Amino acid sequence: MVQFPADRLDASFAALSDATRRGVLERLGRADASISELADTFHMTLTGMKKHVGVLEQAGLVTTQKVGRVRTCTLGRSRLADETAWIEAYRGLWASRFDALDRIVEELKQRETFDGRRQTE
Amino acid sequence: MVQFPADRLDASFAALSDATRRGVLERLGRADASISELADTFHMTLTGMKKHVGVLEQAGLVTTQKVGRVRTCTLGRSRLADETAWIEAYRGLWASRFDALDRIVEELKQRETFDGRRQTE
DNA sequence: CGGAAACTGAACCATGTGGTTCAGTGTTTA
DNA sequence: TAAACACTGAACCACATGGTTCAGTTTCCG
Repeated sequence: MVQFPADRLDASFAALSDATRRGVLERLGRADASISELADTFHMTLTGMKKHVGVLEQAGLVTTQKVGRVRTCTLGRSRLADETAWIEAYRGLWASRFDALDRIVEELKQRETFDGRRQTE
Repeated sequence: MVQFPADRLDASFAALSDATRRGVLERLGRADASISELADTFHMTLTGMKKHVGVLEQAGLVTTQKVGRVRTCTLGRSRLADETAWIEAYRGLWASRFDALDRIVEELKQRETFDGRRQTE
């Protein structure tokens, strides 16, 4: 199995595990925004929002830049490639295991109908 | 944009944000295991591992069943479809934003070479 | 029956999280 | 220049997390 950088996965999955932060990403997908704009949108103090942005920034999901007195947030360079890859790898495992299970169930069902001629269920 | 169930996303991303838990999923992808087996594999107390399994179970990523004195853990029914879908949706956003940026950069570069005939960089 | 194995639950601990307020600092703008 | 604005940092709060130990309970095996 491919090796994934645990710390990065930790950080980005943790970042994604909060609805507000997912909302911020969604918002930044539409356009860049300042901290106060985001704070306003998500009904939160400036300080609170700054923390969220900090988490997203540390996970590489957003980058920020301060010009004058306003700090502008942009979607980061990360394209979540590793995260998708991880999930996909395990979706593969899932699938194969469940397919095997499905096949067994199917076989049992067949046998049952054949042996007992049941119509129930 | 499609609506995703926030609580489920919260739970599963949080579950995935821990390396031990990702390891457990990987392990269960190979074969079912008891709590003590997992605890042993990941060098942790039974009680500690039980907590991790509890988190994974609550996120729908594993299911467990107790027979006699041993509780066996299996990959859950979840195929992480929503989670992948969420990430993919935003990978789409990411891509389009960066593509736009790339196009601008490309255009600037062209213009620069054309105007100044630079070979540097 | 009696001990060991496998789990369970409560309690505890250090640390992190999501939020706040309050008191700044630096930047605009009237 | 003074007020307003945008952010920053420290401190605090309640609660969650990742781990432990300890004291059970249930189940298996000899």
